[in-house]
Amino acid sequence: MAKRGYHHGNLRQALVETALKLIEEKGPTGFTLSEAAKQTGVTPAAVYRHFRGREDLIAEAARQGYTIFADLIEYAYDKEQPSALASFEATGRAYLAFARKFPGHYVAMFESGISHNHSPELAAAAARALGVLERAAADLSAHIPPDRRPPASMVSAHIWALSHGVVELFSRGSPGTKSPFAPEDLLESGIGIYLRGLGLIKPDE
Amino acid sequence: MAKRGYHHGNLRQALVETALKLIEEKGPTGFTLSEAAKQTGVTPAAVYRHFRGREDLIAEAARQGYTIFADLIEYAYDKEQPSALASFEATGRAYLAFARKFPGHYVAMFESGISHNHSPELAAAAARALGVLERAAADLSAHIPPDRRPPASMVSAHIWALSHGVVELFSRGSPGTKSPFAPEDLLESGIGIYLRGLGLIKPDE
DNA sequence: TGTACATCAGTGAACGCGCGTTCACTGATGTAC
DNA sequence: TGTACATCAGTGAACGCGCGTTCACTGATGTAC
Repeated sequence: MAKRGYHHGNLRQALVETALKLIEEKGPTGFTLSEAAKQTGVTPAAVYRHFRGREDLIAEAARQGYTIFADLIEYAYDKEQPSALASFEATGRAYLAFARKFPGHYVAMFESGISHNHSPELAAAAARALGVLERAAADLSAHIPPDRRPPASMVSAHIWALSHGVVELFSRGSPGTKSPFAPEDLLESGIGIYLRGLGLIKPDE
Repeated sequence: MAKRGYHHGNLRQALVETALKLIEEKGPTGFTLSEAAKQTGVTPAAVYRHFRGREDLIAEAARQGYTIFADLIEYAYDKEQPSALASFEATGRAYLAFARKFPGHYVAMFESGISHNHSPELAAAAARALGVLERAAADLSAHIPPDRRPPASMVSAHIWALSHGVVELFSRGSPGTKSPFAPEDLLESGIGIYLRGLGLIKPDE
């Protein structure tokens, strides 16, 4: 119990965490400033000591999400170095692991409608995360003969889109979409086929 | 001007169309029953003559979306028969074309949080659309040697996820995500690489 | 063709609600002497 | 160590707003005779 400082101790972070919990439970729409304040045990007005308003609170949640996300995929990437292929695959797995483990952050980042340009801090955190993805793709592309090598940013866009699609359609219980496959298997097999298509995995497994 | 019938003529459909316009402009959150009614030139209470409430109106918009969607991809699929490969690729292109041409429907279907089980009609329309995707994938799978053939439903899930991811991340102006590639090119190149990975396109283009 | 009646799409007023935000304030905490 | 003061995190009441939904109604349309 870090109840030092002024009255609450660390209301700012407590609010972010309540917001994440609410976003996770009810989606970005279901989240309200008032309820976040109430569940943190504080008056709605207290929020304004720490955030400019509702949007600002969501943006901070998203920023923290991008930071965790970047750390995770960077770690996954580094751990498998110097193999470009293993690093790339680990990055994909880390993407899904993040979405599963930090659903509130994920929604705040991608479904809350918040713009990356809400604040310089958010933009920077997002840019760092995307930078890791692009680096992994660039490493990988270097192993493809230049004449049949797609741009690295295209490869990273493909994988990002595939990952995001798997999360949105099959990972969250979203609309009513069921698949007989676990999201992890779906993503892994999809990336496998894709890498084979790039000529980075031999045709015979 | 089909102003026959009672007072308005066809208020039910007019409300659906206003709702779609609002959803397209402001997202599923920005849409309100009251504003849809007002913009249709009618009292909010009038909506309840035709829909059980707000959710029911969105569900009808989604249902119409799935119907259009199914028609479009079915047509694209049929047109390229009997080539399984061409049919499959046309289906992917039709997916993106639908998302671009009917953004309101797309959002109502995939981002409104509406469940496919809201009504039997919605469930049926959605099932038909997904059926076309699965059929295209099954046709295609038949051309792969059985011992290295992934399940058709997995192939269709991959393509659906990739398509959805491209739409969400790169097609709508969403968070701040920019890509140097047009969504169409991104999807087409992604599917191309994927099909090559399945051994359905020769390695040398 | 004309009249009396039934139907029912849309009205208008009202409701209770929770929202985001503001404001002057209070009182616990930290600090200077 | 003790006291006087400054700071500022959080309070509590209030605001205006638009929401979704309800209700008894009205009056245009369709229909039976």
